[in-house]
Amino acid sequence: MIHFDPNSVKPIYEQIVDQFIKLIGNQVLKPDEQLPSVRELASSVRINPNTIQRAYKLLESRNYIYSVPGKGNFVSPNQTVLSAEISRAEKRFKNSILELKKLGVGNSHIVELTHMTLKGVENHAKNTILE
Amino acid sequence: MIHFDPNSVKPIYEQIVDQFIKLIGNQVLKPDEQLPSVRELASSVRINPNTIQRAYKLLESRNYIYSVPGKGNFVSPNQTVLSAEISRAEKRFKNSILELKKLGVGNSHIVELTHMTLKGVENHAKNTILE
DNA sequence: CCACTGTACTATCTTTAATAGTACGGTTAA
DNA sequence: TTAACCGTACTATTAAAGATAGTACAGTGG
Repeated sequence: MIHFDPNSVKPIYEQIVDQFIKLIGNQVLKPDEQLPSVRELASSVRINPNTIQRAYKLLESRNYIYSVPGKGNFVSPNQTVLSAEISRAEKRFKNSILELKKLGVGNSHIVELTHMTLKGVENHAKNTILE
Repeated sequence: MIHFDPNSVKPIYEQIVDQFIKLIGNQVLKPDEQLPSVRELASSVRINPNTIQRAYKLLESRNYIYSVPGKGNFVSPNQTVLSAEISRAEKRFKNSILELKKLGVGNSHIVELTHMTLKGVENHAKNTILE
């Protein structure tokens, strides 16, 4: 189920995180389903439990899973996962707008740029500096 | 003119980069003006020339300055600096839109979010500037 | 109580980042 | 051409951060 490449440039715990994110995203792991325990998964892939724990901790901090001490780790409700991702993405989006404004890019250009990007238009070779 | 704190968490070359960005942004250093040479600045702040070179290299990669081997480092033309910054910001902006789309956020919501954010900026400005 | 669960803390090892030292190549003017 | 500037490339050393492991402690439920 879970595997990793010890020779990868990517740290093991990240490889594990990536796989769980996919499994959760594809609903292979369903909301409130229990994940393998830290030790169980650790021994099945022959790695230190702490590395698994680190992966789980990261997944929890991103709201993919929630943990109940003494019981186990569980997949978060669907809405939780999505809304957490979206709110992070929205925050980045807002920040990028503020950045543009700070650089003197006019509102109309920002709106235009938004529409172009949504349409998938790549060529926007217009004057970006003047409003 | 240039200074740094060796005990800062921020690496020295970054501290130097930050200062030059400000000086260039404020037009204290004007387009095509020559920067102190790597060795000159290094000895004046008592640091290794290579650290200064690294700062200059970074400034060059971001188009704040351009270098002419054998001659020196010079402030880039104004438009170059601005447009480079803007194009980087635009790229981040576009990526953040694509991220939102990937998460299933609808176009109309993205447009709305854009307007809200732009509005928020204006409101803030109006509150701080007496009108 | 026992066998599970997660968690916190520290230690070690590896990798990366930051800085320094040295040597090389271009430019300019005498 | 030579001397005194300039940037640049390369390698070595040191400092900091990151990844993993080992061990011990705490909650849960039969």
